[in-house]
Order: sequence, then C-alpha cells, then structure tokens
Amino acid sequence: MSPEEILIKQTTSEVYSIYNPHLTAVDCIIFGFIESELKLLIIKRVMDPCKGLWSLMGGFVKPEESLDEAANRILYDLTGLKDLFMNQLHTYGEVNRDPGARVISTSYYSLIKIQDIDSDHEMISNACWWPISELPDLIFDHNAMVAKALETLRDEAHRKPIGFELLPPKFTLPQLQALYEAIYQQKFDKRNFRKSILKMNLLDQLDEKDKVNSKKGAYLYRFNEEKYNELIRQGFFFNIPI
Amino acid sequence: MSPEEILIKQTTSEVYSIYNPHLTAVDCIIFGFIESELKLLIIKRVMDPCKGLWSLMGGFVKPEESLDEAANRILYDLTGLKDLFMNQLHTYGEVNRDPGARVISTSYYSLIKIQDIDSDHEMISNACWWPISELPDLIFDHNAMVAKALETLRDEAHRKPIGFELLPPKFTLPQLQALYEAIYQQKFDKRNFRKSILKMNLLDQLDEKDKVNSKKGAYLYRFNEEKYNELIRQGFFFNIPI
DNA sequence: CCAAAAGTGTTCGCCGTACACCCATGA
DNA sequence: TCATGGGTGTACGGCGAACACTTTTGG
Repeated sequence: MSPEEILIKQTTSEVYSIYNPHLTAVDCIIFGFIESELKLLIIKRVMDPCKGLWSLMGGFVKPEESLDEAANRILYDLTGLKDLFMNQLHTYGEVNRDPGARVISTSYYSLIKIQDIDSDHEMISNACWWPISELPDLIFDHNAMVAKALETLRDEAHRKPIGFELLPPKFTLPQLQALYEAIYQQKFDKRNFRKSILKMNLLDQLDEKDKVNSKKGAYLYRFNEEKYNELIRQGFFFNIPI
Repeated sequence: MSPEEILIKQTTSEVYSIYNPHLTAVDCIIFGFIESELKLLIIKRVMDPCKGLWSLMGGFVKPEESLDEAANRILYDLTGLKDLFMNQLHTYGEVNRDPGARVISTSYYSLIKIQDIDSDHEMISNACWWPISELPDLIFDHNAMVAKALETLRDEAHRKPIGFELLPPKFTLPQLQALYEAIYQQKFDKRNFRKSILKMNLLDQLDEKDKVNSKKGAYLYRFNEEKYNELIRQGFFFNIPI
C-alpha cells in the first residue's frame, strides 16, 4: 500500500466508522431437472433460529471474499460442484427479515445438472430436491426469493441458452421440450418446438439414440457453444417462442 | 417481543456473533430526460476517499431502515422527490471496491421527471446532469453500475411502460419517440413508432397541442394507467418493437 | 402385431419493416 | 409563401400458431 493509500485509509476509516455495519449473507436458489420436473434443492436448517425448518442453502460472507465468491463457496460446500451457472438475483434488506439478527442477504440462483452431484458428498445428505410446484414453507423470506428466481428463470430461459445447464451434455429433443414445459408449466407443440430449436442451428445431432423412453429411440444432441458464441458476435439472439 | 423470541434472539446473537459484519451502502443511478437527451444525475463527492471526484449519489444503510428505504431516503435527500420509480439492480461486493473500507453496496436505478425537481433544493447544487453518452470517470465501480443500469433500462423500456416516468404527464408523440431514440441510441420510423404505440390503446389524446417545437403543433397525450392495469389483468403485454 | 414414443410439412394470419407525401402555421 | 416539424397508409415477407399422420421397435 502506498503512503497515499495508507493516508486515505486512515482518514476514511474514521469517516466511515460512524456508520453501523450489518451481517451480510448469501442464499442460493438451486434448480435441477429430473424426472421431467423442475426441482429446488433445500436443506434442513442446522442452526437457530428456525433450526430444523426448511431453508435455502446460505451462509455469511467472509471478510476476505467477495459476494460472488461467497455464493460459489456455499454452493460448493453443498454440492461439491464448481464453476456452475450462477447469477446474482436480488438483495433482501428488510430490517426484521431474520429474527436472529439484522442480516442483509443476497440471493443467487444456479442451474445444475443433477447427474453431476457426487451423492456421497457430505452436506447433500441434509438436503432434498423438491418439485417447485409443491414447495414447503421455507424460513424467513426464502419463499419470496424462490418466487423471484422462478420469475427470472422464466424470463431468461427463452431468450438465453441457459436451459442446457440443467441437462446432461447429450440430451434428446423430447427431453429438452420436457424441460421447457417444466419451466413454463405448459405444453408446447412438438413440431413447432423442434422447428424453433433446430432453426437456430445450435444443436449438433449425434449418431447415438437414447432408448430409455421409447422403443424407437430418440436422437441425442449436443449444444454447440462455439457456434453460439460465433452467432452472438454476428448479432444473433437466442429465442424460443413461448 | 415474546419470551420465545427473546430466547431465540439470545441464542442466535451468540451463534451469529462469530461472523463479521460489513458496512452496507446504497448507490442511486438517476436517469432524466431533457433536451432530447438521456442524462444521469451525479455529484461531486463530499467525503474521503476520492473527495471532489464524480460519484453516484449514495449513502450507508442505517440500522432502522430497509435497503429500499435507504435508497428512497438518499434519493429524497438529493432531489426532494418521493415515491419515484425505483428498482434495485445489483449488489457489488468485491473486497476492495472501496479503498476506504470494505463496503458492500447495492445499486438502485430510478427514472425521474426533471421538471419536478425543486431547483432550490439543498443538495442539488452539488449535482449535475450529464448526457449518458459522455460520462466522466466515476469513483470505484460506479461506471460499471451505470453500465448495468443502462442495460437494464434498455431491456425494460420496450417491454414495460417505464418510459413515461421520464416525461411530464402530458407529452407529444414526437417527444416520446425522441425519448426512445435517446434510450436506444437509434432512429425509429415515425409511422411505425406511432402505429405500435397507438395500437396498444394506452394513450389518451388530449385536445391541446404543444407548439414549442413547431408551428403546426403536436397533440398532447396522457398515459392511461387504469387502461394499462386492466389490460395487464387480461394477459396483455406492453411492447414496442426495437 | 400392437402400443408407445419419435419424427415430419403445410397453411394462414398477423406483425414488423420499409417507404413518401400532404398538412398546418408562424414568421 | 415558404420553411419546419406533424401527421398519415400500403405492400411485402417472415414468423408464430394450429394442426394429423407415419415410422420404429421391443414386448
């Protein structure tokens, strides 16, 4: 630190010190897709207040980490996964939102491939995937956080290729359609759906078929991220009409 | 507070007390529209660090107020205006974003009718409206905050009727078009623009004309919020093709 | 051979886009 | 009367929406 910076630091910690600091936390809204349903990962809270009640996975921000780092750490602690799709959503700052103390909490939402989770991972045993359509009561304002996350997911999934974050690298078109139907809670026409997806030229059809759901089998596809980035550079916009 | 709540409070302040609190702030990105230009209200910072440099209007969150309340208070202190359009945008939590201390700051953006400002208001004399196309360097990460706010404004202005927040209650269609052209930094076809706006049936044409900009005069219109709410209830979506 | 899921084309109407001329009026 | 900004209509192409039958194959 340069002498000037030290000077500033001293001057200003005095100035800033008349203000009250607040506990600062992060809560993670974790979506997964399995059995044709959109699910949310929640845990039984292990500390008071509200110990034993359902809660989002959260934690306090440490002095040496940024908000984003805190969110990633918390997600990693729960799932053992790194470098996931993760976006900051909203910061909740009502004075009494947490009965234990004044805590200002920032929510993040992430989309994960359930298949990637190491089920031996420590904390995951306290956790549970719930269908979003039948969530239990969560502590504090966590239900509101989830509602906002869902709203955002619905706002984004048809304008950005984020749905693929919820599927394995190889997937079938019926699977992809089921995902969108789960997100938007409505049925889509098979032909129109395939047309609008394939028209974008972002999926590479593989030679393999997935015969889990039918005798005929459905072709596997892979999302081509290079093509996507190239198209974006040319002013293209991802779009699935909803 | 009930006995149980006190008990919880005691138990949990112990639990929570092992975590470090952080200074928590709010910064306001304030847009206005005047002289056919989109402008941003910024101030000369009055405290160290970076005293005298250009900055967004901001302040620390007080123990007894929510984040939203803090943002509204700060906007009120600067402009003397209440109940403005104001949305939370993003929370900035990099460890060293503020050289004075670790401060986690939440940005809010608001749209105001410049005409409403009481120019005698105390703090406004330190402030200045800058065209967004030629902003100076701002302190900390404030330029990034503005960039994100602009992105959000552009994302929302053609899908929600928020543009009207920047205009006086009575406005002409050429004015409205100039606003959209300022937001999106591109020209639109007069006929198509009028068609897409009027088709929605949200504007009431008045009998008055505004002759400020032409000899012929342009009809004044008023945004009809009741009609809008009614249409929304019926599943309507505001839309101006961009 | 049959049940169950995968895959495939066409038609229609609307909306987004491009485009050029007349109108009203104060100076 | 003329310069200036305000106001108006039409034609075309593409996209979203609706819609039904054939194909494959394991059991």
